Amino acid sequence: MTMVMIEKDDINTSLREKKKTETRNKIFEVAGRLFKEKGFEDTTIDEIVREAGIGKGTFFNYFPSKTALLLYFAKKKEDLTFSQIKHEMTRSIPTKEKIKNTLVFVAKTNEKDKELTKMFVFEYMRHYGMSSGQDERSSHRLSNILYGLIEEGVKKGDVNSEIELKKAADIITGIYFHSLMEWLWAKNDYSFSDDISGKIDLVFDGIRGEG
Amino acid sequence: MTMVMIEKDDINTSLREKKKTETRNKIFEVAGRLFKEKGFEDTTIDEIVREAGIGKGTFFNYFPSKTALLLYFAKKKEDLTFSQIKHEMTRSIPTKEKIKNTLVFVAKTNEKDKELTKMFVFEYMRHYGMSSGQDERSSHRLSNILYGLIEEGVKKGDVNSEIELKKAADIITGIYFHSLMEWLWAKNDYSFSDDISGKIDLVFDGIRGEG
DNA sequence: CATTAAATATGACCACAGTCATACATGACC
DNA sequence: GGTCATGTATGACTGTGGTCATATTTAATG
Repeated sequence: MTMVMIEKDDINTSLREKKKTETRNKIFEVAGRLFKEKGFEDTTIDEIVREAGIGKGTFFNYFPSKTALLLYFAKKKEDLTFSQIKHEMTRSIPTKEKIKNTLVFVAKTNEKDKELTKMFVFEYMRHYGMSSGQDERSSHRLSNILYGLIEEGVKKGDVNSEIELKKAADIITGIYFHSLMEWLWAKNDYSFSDDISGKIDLVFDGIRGEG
Repeated sequence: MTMVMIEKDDINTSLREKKKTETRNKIFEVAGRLFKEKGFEDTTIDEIVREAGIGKGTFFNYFPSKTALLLYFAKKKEDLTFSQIKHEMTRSIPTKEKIKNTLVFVAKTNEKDKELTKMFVFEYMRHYGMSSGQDERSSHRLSNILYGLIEEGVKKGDVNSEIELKKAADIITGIYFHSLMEWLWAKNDYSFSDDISGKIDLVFDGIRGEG
């Protein structure tokens, strides 16, 4: 996946709009390249604006902060991932498998570029809590999808109808993100998707013993 | 709970050691007060050293970064919490209740000072991933405690002996931290300890339906 | 084309975390 | 007490993210 995504190649726009789009794309292009080359922390805004041929103040006309720029990249990637998930949802398989497939798919997306994911997750965490609450958190997006799957599972009968749907979706979401972070910063390497897969089994069957 | 904790009131120390302890305590005293008064972000190091009557460089002889200072406060509080938990562990009650009690206790500790917890968790997250890996993550501490409880539960027979202990402990830890973050930054207020309690029930019984 | 208002661009500037060469204080040894 | 090695203190300095008053560009109006 490339981090650079050119957008809005509008035809019917004023000179102003055209220049704005051009500048915006130039920032994406340069920042995307530099982030990939040297990482987020080691890329300075001064560098970005120098290579993009714009003034420093201009950068902040387009993005409120350096972090916001990275989060924009992250959101684009996330949008792509979630849109791909939608397809999977229509297949007729047991709920557990559906949930597993969904999470394994997202996990594999992350596994494809561990460093990039680390960068995104790290900056996402930094940003977390500062946000004015208006931008949807990706944990909520995942939780909502899971909610839908579990709800469907209750109707089909392969999910216990006694449970609170929101709690269940929340639990799985929590397991997912915690596992992701453990995997990202683990000393030894292992398969994140396998790990998450095993955990879904566990949470479906429960921990309780027979005794 | 006060954020200031004076320590090492050694008797048999050299003048050097005495001065060091004095300076260290002065930093704790001033920083603790300022963090409480105006929050972590809005307290500058210049302010701390000015009020503490030391040079700026001196601060960095004692703490490698501003964040390290806050994490030190956090660790102290965490140590206290975990040491209190140890007592609970010896009581003879079902494993599920033991786990529930443990998490509810930690949750209640957090509930007592939401703003302080938010500050700690937020800076902890910022720091996460940067850490050279040598400082034990509090998620690992919790996970280890849960591991012990689950292991004991298997022996007693009230935990399914088929499960992987580490996975189970990990799952509960993940649920805990995700729930904590959701609670900390939720728009509406609710009981975090009740929330976590209900989730433990769910994860013990499993999500699966009868069908 | 001239005038004007609004959008956009800009870089000097600021605040703040963190560094480092230098100065100073302490205590060990004579 | 005098000398010296080593531990500690210091603040001028640096790097970087972000701001803001001002300049420039665009386009609407007559």
